[in-house]
Amino acid sequence: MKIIDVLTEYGTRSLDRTFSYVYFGQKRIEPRFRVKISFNTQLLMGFVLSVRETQRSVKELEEEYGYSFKEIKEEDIIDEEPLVDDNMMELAKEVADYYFAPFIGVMQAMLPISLSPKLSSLKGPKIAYEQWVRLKENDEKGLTDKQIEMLRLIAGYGPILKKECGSVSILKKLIEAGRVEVFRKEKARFVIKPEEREEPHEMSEEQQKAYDTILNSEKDVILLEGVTGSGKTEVYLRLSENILSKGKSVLMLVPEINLTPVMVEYFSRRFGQKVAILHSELTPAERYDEYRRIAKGDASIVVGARSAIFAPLKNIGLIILDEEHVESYKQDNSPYYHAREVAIMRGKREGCKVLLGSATPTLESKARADKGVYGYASMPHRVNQKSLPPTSIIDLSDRQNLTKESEKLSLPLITEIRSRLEKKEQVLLLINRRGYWTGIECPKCGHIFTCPSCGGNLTFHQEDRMLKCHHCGFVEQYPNSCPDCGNHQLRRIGYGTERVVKEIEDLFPEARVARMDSDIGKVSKNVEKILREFHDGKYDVLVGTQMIAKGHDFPDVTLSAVVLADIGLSLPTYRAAERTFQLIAQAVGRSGRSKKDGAAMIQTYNKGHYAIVYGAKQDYKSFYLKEMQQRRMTGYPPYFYLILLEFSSSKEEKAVQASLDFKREIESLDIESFSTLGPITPFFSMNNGKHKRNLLLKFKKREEVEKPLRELIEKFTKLGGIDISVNVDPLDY
DNA sequence: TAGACCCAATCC
DNA sequence: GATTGGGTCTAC
Repeated sequence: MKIIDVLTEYGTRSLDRTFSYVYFGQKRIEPRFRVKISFNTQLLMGFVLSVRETQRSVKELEEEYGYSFKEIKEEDIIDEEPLVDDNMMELAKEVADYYFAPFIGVMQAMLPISLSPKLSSLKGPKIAYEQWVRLKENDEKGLTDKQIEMLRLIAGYGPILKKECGSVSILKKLIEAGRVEVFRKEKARFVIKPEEREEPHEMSEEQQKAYDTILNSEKDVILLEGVTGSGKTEVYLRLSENILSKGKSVLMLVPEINLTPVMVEYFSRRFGQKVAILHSELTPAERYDEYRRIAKGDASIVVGARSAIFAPLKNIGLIILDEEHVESYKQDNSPYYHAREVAIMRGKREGCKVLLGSATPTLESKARADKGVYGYASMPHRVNQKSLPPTSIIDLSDRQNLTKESEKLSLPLITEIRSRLEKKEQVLLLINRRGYWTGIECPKCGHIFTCPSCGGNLTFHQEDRMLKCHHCGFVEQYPNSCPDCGNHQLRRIGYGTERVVKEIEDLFPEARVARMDSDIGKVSKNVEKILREFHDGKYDVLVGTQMIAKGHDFPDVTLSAVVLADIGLSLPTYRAAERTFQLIAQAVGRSGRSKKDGAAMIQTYNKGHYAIVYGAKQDYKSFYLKEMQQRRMTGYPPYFYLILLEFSSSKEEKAVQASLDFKREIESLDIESFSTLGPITPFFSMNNGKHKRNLLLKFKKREEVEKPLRELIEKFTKLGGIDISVNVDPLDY
């Protein structure tokens, strides 16, 4: 008899421990298998952590342990092979520890849904098989002409699909005659279109130098700082080549694949079928197939978004994170992992280097490179030797810059757009907000249209005349009048992409305008289509959110502008300045990439803000120094670590009380350089019936916080009626 | 006195 | 995370 210790599929703190079952069967059962378990009164998926052989009877065991054992039957065993290998198991453990997350939750985040340890995985796609026919004996003696025809077909083309053979009865005869046989083969649902193979480009001196520095570095993690257009991709490709030639594999992470199809294209052109792709746009079946292909060792390069850091790739020689500063690398629900940190953990386990690439590195990474914790390579020049375009800052608070023509677009910007359009060049306008008006209120009674489910502001979308909540997805019809007082004259505040498009259409009726934001991006084909059409010159102006600022190369764009740079600055997060700087830097980097000279413009009400001043100058170094100073003064990363605790309860008093008690208790421990901020009532203070309070922990020494924090979380969770969610290294606040 | 509602305990 | 069972409240 065996004792089976399992975790349940529930990723909650109180259940982050094993439960034991007994097993009498013969069928193989091992750690890391999924098994169906009866848990309390329900049927759940369990994940086996250990299997213990015992000579004793159930009765003896129950007496010793003081609880009864339920049985796992042979038919409850789901897997025939462990879901993950030892390495991945330990990585999951490390991630769970670092992020204070339940282990099973990490496991579920690592695996595609059909392999995830939860009951619903059984409804996910299975391995798809196809019937193939192959030659057994190439002997035409005694066969009819029809049969010979088929035999020759099979002999000539090697194994072919059964359904392509033709007549089923003839095939049957051939099988009976022992000439051919049928076999099953896993069907791949996802096929990367065979791109034209492309040979490596000559590297510039600068690229070569960066390449050598990275390969020869003794550090485990290396930061590659390269301005937009400096040719980081070619360096990635060359490094990958080098790693592959040593018989190792490469894990390449990109922010979001649908925004960076270019990177995928480059890799599949250079490396063909060795490339596997993992991203959110794949169907569950496709994702599963790619996952299996990687696990079987059929791919030696994986290109993928955040969760691809858990790809079952073996023998990794290099992990690359392109655009390491992009915030989508951080998962925004539990477990709140950051792919960069996981990459570093995994790199250490695999004994391989981790390369972080960016034009505007996060302060965290840059600071570590400065201190010599990370290696460092830089590419400060564009490949085409063109300098970055001249950039002007336009002060929106100066009324002289605004005319009756437009309230959103300044006179200098309009003039510049006009001149670009006359020259048949393209214009890129960035506004980091979707929708038409970003707020509606009643001037008579002061009613503000807010989201009933989360309290956020509702944005008006002209396209479908709906009010939408950008936080939780709530949608309602635009009412035309105030629900409180019936007033019809509603005041519209703020504006987004849709409104800017309208403005351009009014000012330049002859211009062809396209819009690109995540409303349009909901249909992923649209993204690719619009970007391609813009690239091919089917539009003159592209208005969009940050989505359009990443990674694309539009050779005919000679003017790029940030319509309102202040949006990011007003966000309540310590990263506001950094985000604004990045946005501006990206915008400027989009302009004048080919032969024609480009220009960039930044419209703002804060013309003196350092993020805007340095952003316009593309002066990363100065921005970095200034922002580091700010962070040190205000006590934020990279000088301090942050952990955000969210207390939620159906009872508001409980959430308040727990957060206050927690603050008092953890502060009473007198940990060195430790402070708490809060409890704060978050902006979205209620979500599906739960009241929330946040507590931010700031500290310098992780080692000293870890243990007491863990104990306190456990203690408070046991109290009941309260749920604590832990976000380590949050990007907001 | 049945039914509604709430809360804490339990899960092997 | 979901269910349960016991306690208290409530309406007739």
